[in-house]
Formats: sequence, structure tokens, C-alpha cells
Amino acid sequence: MAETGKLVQDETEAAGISLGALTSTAGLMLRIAQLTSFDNFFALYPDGAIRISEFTVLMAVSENPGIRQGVLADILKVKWSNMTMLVRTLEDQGLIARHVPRSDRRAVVLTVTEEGKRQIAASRDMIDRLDREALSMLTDDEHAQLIALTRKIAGWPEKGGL
Amino acid sequence: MAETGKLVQDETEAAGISLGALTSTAGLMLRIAQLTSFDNFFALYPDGAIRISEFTVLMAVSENPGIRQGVLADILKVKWSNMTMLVRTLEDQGLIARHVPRSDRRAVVLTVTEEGKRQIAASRDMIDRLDREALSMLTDDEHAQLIALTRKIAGWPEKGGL
DNA sequence: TGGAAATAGTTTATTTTTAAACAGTTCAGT
DNA sequence: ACTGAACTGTTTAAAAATAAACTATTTCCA
Repeated sequence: MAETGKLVQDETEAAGISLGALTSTAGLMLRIAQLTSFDNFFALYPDGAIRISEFTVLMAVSENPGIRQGVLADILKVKWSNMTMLVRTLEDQGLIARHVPRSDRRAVVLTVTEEGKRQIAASRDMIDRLDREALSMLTDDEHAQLIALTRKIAGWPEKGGL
Repeated sequence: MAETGKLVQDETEAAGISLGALTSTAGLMLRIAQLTSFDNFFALYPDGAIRISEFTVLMAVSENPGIRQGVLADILKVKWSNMTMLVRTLEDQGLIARHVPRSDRRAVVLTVTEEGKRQIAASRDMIDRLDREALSMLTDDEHAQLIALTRKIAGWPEKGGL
């Protein structure tokens, strides 16, 4: 066997280890926090449910009907080539529709189908719950702080469009 | 051409876009913040300098001489197979030494060489500076908050070993 | 108007990452 | 002591992400 496993909050067996100054390196800490969050999340995530990347795109399109897929890719920080594949999968599943506008025939704009709306309604609460659960080591205040900070890093204002 | 580019704080051209409830999804926000931080960091990072993953391992070993590489991998959240490669590269560069202890001949314990110490001394300040610069949209208070939160997520106590 | 340059998205090739199989060592129970 | 299970690390094969080349439009401006 390889890789020990131990999901959700490992006590890292070997006590007495200190990362020293590294724990003040925000980039590293952000990375480790993100990986921890994802590990915890996926340990809870039910098999067969919609992929979280697909759900995210679905939600984003639902909030911004007619958005171009390149713009969406930039916002979500995914590469255009990955967005092409992601969006095609969602189209194959009948969850979103792609439309080439007459005004610019290079572009592809997206909308959520009725089926897509049903999918959102069906999975939204569960995903929110697991997302919070994955960071259950934080108090509600801390959780709110984290969201405020990460929004600021992403360059998104508190309220309204970006 | 593909990929627009625009490093450091993009205003995302298309105004009026809102991610709605997604901005309260901590997992997603953590991911986007981390990618933003890294993009900014690498935009500043000088070519030819030690790779940041290697520097991190070097620092961690320096703080914990004789640490087993598997333990280190778990703490830094890198896969064992990647740690094998990372550590070999560092050894090839003469920055760390690998040693198999008599007490457990399966294990490999690590120490930093003199050359490794010089490398740390040479790059440490620059890396700290760029790391802070990559998150220059945060005030010092916010930056400190972020580190406290991410440490808590990682499961590391404020002070001392983990 | 008539290209050259820029934009939007896709496809392909390359690199990187992850997972799985593997080999050697130690441990636990008999 | 012996055997099966667990541990530590490495190698390999598979999957995923990234970068680069490409097609089709649109824009700019001489």
C-alpha cells in the first residue's frame, strides 16, 4: 500500500515537528489550507453526485445567463482549454446550452437548461453543507472572516458585480 | 493566441458579473485565492532561482533535522511519490543529505548540507518579500488574520510543534 | 477595401500530478 | 522462530492540467 490516508484532521503522528517561519508564508499556508479543505470535502462527498467543478460552472452560469465561456474561465481561474471540456460535458448532460451570438460568431454564450436548474436545486443545499463541514474547525466568525479575506484576494468587492 | 494573461489583480474586463452564493463557498474561494496568490507570486519570481517547492522542503528540513521524508510529505500535503522526486533533486544539487537509520532501514531521514544552509540564507528574505507582495491587497492585519486562519485549518497550534 | 493584428474558442502535444503496483523491512501474534 | 499484516519508500502506469499550435472570426487603420 502507498499513502496512509487518514482523512479529516490528521494529528500527524510525529509530534514535536515545527514548521517555524514557514507558517508565516501565506502562499504555502493558503495552499495547505486549500488542500486540507478539499480533502475533507471529498471525504464527505457522495459518489455519483455531480462533479464540484461542474456544479460551480452551473451555478455561475445560472447567476449570469448569457456569459461567454472565456470570461467565466478567467473568473473561476480555469484554463480556457479546460473550460471547453467542462462545458461540453455539461452540454452532453443537458444541463447547459451553448449559443453562438449573431453579433460575434467567435463567441459562445451559456445558459442553464431546465434540467440544469433542477440539478442545482437538487444538490445546492448538500454542497453548501459539506463545504461548511469541511471547515468545521473554524467558528462561524472565523469562517466569515475567511470568506471576506479570500474575496478581497480574488479582487471581488463585498457586494454587487465584479 | 490563447489565454489573455494579465497578471496581478485583473479587473476582469466584463463588469456586472456576480458569482452570487458561490462567493460564500469557502472551498471555491480558498482555491481562487490560492491561485491568485501563486499567479502574483510567480509573476514576481526571478528566473533561475531555487524552485519554491524545493525551498519549502529545504526550510522544513532545516527546522526539523532528521525528519523522515514521508512525515514531511504528509505535513506539506505532497504525495510520497512527488516527495521522492523532490528530495532526489535536492540531493543531486547537494542541498540536502539522505540517510537510512540503523534503527529502521525502511526509513530515509533528511538533513540540510552546508551548501543547503547557504542557499536558504541567500534566498530566504527575497522569498518572504515576494510572498507578502503577492498579497499586497491585504493590510498587515488582514495578512496576519489569514495566517492565523490557515494555520487553524491546517490543524497547527499557534506555537510549538504540531 | 484589404490585410495585419487581435480575439474567442478548440485541438493537439507536453508536462505534471495522481494513483497503483512493487520491493524491502518491521511488527504482531502465535 | 514463522507467517501474515502493516509500514516506508520507490517505480510504473494512468489521468489530469498546462502550454502551444491552430481555425475562425472580428477589429483596426492605412
